[in-house]
Amino acid sequence: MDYGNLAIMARAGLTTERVIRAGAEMADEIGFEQVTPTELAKRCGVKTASLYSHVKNAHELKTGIALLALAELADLAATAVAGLAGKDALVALANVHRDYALDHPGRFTAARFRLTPEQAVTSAGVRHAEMTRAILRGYELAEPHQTHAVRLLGSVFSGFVGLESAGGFSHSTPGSQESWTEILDALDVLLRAWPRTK
Amino acid sequence: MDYGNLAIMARAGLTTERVIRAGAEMADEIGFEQVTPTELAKRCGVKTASLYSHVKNAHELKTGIALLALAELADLAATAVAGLAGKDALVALANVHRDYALDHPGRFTAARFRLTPEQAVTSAGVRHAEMTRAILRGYELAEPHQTHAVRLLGSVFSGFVGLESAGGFSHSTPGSQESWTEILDALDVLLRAWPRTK
DNA sequence: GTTTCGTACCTAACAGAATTAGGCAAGTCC
DNA sequence: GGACTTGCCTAATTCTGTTAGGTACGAAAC
Repeated sequence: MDYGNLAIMARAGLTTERVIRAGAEMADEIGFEQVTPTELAKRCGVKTASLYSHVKNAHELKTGIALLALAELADLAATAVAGLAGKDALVALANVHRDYALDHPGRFTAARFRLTPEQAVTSAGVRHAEMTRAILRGYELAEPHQTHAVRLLGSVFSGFVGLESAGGFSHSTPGSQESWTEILDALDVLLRAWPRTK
Repeated sequence: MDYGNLAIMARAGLTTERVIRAGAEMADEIGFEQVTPTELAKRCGVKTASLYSHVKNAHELKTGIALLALAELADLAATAVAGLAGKDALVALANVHRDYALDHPGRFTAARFRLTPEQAVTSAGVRHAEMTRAILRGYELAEPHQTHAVRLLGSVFSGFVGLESAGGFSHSTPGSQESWTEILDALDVLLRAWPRTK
C-alpha cells in the first residue's frame, strides 16, 4: 500500500446528508441529469466506490436530492407566506417557486423527480399542498372547489416555471416577468370569481 | 464470417425515421429516460453499433423522439380544434394534451425534452403557440394580454398533465377528472373576465 | 449478365459509469 | 493498550455508449 501521501490523505468525513447536499449543489451547477456517482465522488475528494457507504446507488442519490429540494422549497414557502393573506400570500407563494427554480435549477428539476407513492407521502410534498390550501383561506372556497383550486395553482406554478426555465418563453416578447405578474393578477381575480355551478 | 443463418439474416431495413419511431414506442412502454441505444437495437433486431448509421448518438435519438412527439401533438391539436371556437375550442385543445399524455406517457415527457434554441424554433413548438393563440380569438384579448393568456394556458396544460401523470393527484379525492373539468370551466370564466388594468 | 457503387449491417475494441467484495487504518470506547 | 466500528481504499466485474473498419446486399450502369 502507498502511504506516501498520508499527510494529505485526511478523511473527508462524509455522511449521507453531506453527500446528498453536495449532489444538490452539483445539480445546480451542471444539471440534475448529469449528477452521477463518479462525478460526485470527484467533488467530494473521494473514490467512487466510497460513496456507496453513504448512498445505496445512483437512483437513491437522486431520490435524496429530490427529497432535499422538496423540503427546502416547503421551508422557504412556509416563511414566505407567514403573516400574509389573500393576494399577497398568493404572490409570495408563487414567487418562492419561481425564485427557487431560477436560483437552483438543478434542485428544481430534482423536485419533479418521480417518487414512489410511499416516498411521496413521506416527502415534503404534502406540506406544499397544505400551504397552497392555507393561502386559499382568504378566498373562501368550499370543498370540493378548494381542492380544484389547489390543483390549478400547483399546475400553474409548476407549469410556468418549468416552461420558463426550459427556455419556452425566452424567444418572444414581452418578457416572462410581465406575463408572470399579469398571470398572478388573473389568478387572484379568478379565485375571487371562482365558478361554483354545482 | 458466419453464414449459417443467412436465411434469417434478412436486413431489418431501418431508416432514421423508423429508428426514431421505434424509440418513441419504446418510450411509451418503458419510459423516456430508459430509451437507450442498446435497448432500442435489441427491439429493432440489430446490433447496437448498427444504430449509429441512422442516429448520431443517444442524445440525438432523444431529440428526434422529442421532435416527433411535438409534431404529433400539434397535428392532433390542429384537427381537434378545427371548426371550434370559444370554450369548445379551449376544452378540445386541453383534452388533446391530456389524452396524449395518458396514451403516450413516454412521448409526452419527450416533448418536454430540452431543445437548443435553433431546434426549438424549427420544431412544431411554434405551431402549438399559434394554435393556442387561435383559440383565444373567441375571447377578444388584445396584446399583450393575449400573449400572457397563451402562456397561462400552456402552463396549465403542461403543469396539470405533468403532475397528474407523475401521480401527484392520485392519492387524494376528488379524482383528477373532476378537477380537470372544473379548471377548464374556471379558465373559460377567467378568459372572459381577463383583467386589463394597464 | 457482369460491374459498380452506396449503404445497411456486422465484428472488434475501448472508454467511462455503476456496482460489489474485501481489506486497511483512523478514531472511539473500554 | 486492546477491540470494535466505520470511512475510505484497491481491485474486479459488468454494462452502456461510441468509434473504426470491414463485408455483403440491392439496385443502377454498362
